[in-house]
Amino acid sequence: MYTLSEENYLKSIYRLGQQANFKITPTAIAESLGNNPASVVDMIRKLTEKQLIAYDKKKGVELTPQGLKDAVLIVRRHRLWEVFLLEKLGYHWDEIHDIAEELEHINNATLADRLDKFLGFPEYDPHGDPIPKANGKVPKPYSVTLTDLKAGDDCRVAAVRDTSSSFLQYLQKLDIGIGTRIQLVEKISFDNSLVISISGRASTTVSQKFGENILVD
Amino acid sequence: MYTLSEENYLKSIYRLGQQANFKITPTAIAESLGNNPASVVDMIRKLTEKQLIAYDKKKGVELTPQGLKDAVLIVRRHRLWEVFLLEKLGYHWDEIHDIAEELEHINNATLADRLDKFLGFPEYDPHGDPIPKANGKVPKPYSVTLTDLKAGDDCRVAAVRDTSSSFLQYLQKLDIGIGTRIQLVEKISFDNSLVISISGRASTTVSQKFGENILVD
DNA sequence: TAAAATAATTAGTCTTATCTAATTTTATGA
DNA sequence: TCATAAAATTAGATAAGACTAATTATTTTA
Repeated sequence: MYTLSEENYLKSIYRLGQQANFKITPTAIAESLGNNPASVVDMIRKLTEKQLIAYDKKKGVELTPQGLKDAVLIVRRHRLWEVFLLEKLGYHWDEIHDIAEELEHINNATLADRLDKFLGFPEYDPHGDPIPKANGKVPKPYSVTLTDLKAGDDCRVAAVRDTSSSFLQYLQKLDIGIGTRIQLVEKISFDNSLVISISGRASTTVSQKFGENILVD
Repeated sequence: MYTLSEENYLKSIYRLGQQANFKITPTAIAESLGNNPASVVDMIRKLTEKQLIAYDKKKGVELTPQGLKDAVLIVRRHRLWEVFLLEKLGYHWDEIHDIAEELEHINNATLADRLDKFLGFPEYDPHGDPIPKANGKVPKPYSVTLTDLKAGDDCRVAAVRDTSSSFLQYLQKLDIGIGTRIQLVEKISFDNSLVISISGRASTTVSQKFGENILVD
């Protein structure tokens, strides 16, 4: 249906569009894909011709209804495969993204739906991101972070914002995963550091930046 | 590691090499991949430079030890995914090949081995072809066909030779799958047709060509 | 064995997706 | 508002992998 490149652009544009009030410029797309703005301009032309996106210098790039539909399906496949890799094949959090990045492009009429069923129709992927449903509906993403809590509050880790290897490995070191219980012991007002207790164990201190990247229930 | 195209050539050369006493010519490769001999000549040059194949006008194309190793790994991935698609996702026999054709190219260091373990280290794929082991060893392929049996003999379907959609769909219609018990009731000497009883049911007659494509235990 | 058929190869073209370098447009800030 | 910086765009190049058409080798077969 689409080339690998086209799919990657669609997905990238979709992802950038998730950030509220963010103007999707050629440069932004180039950065997110790690390539040259000149290449992006070419692809913007191509995807515009195919009516998958609309580009307005003022408003930036936007997905058309068709482009959105297709992008959501790619994201659906990506996230379902992530669940599979983690739950069924025993991969770690920080290993699954790159593999899913390849698996997501396999487009068989019923593959995603069968995989979905096989996995028990999960609502969120291992990074806590919502998995779009077969009909294109996207479950509500988590929005409360550790930094939004008050001292004494208890929560459960639902997802992470940052999905870089370094962050995920840090989480692993702290023994934090999806579902881990965390209590906010204290907020240090000086630099907004957070003193937390992970799974009821002795307190640890983490940075504000860390807290902003942990989404909780 | 390799491009999609390179992998497809390696696999195709490996497959052609499975047929005993078969000279692997540019034309044969072109036919098996459905493309132009001129393109094949280009790729032969490229793969020869990379020392994955050796080409001699007299002997045709041969895989080098390295080329063989890589080809076997691709075949391993292909067949493991076929098992997954059939057993875990509930696809039919005749649907899995094309999807596995895409999945086989995903090359993560431990993916095939994890999948292998997840599937319980199967020895044969749903078409009955042996699944190469992680160390590159290939289990012995089945070799006895329905036509090799004598009237009265009982057997179990182990694999099929032909994997075309039309044949697989015919099998489906006859309710024959891997493991199905078949009894050879009679051999018609006139045209070598076979009268068989499938899973103990009333007899059916099938052609010699059909029988030659059913491998049995 | 010579002619005809088939196969292999070369030469040149095309498409996709990328790049660099140069230019034009837009935004920013003194 | 005008100079400078940043962003967007154009032009032209490149690489991979495919193609067609033309040519050269090799087989067949009469």
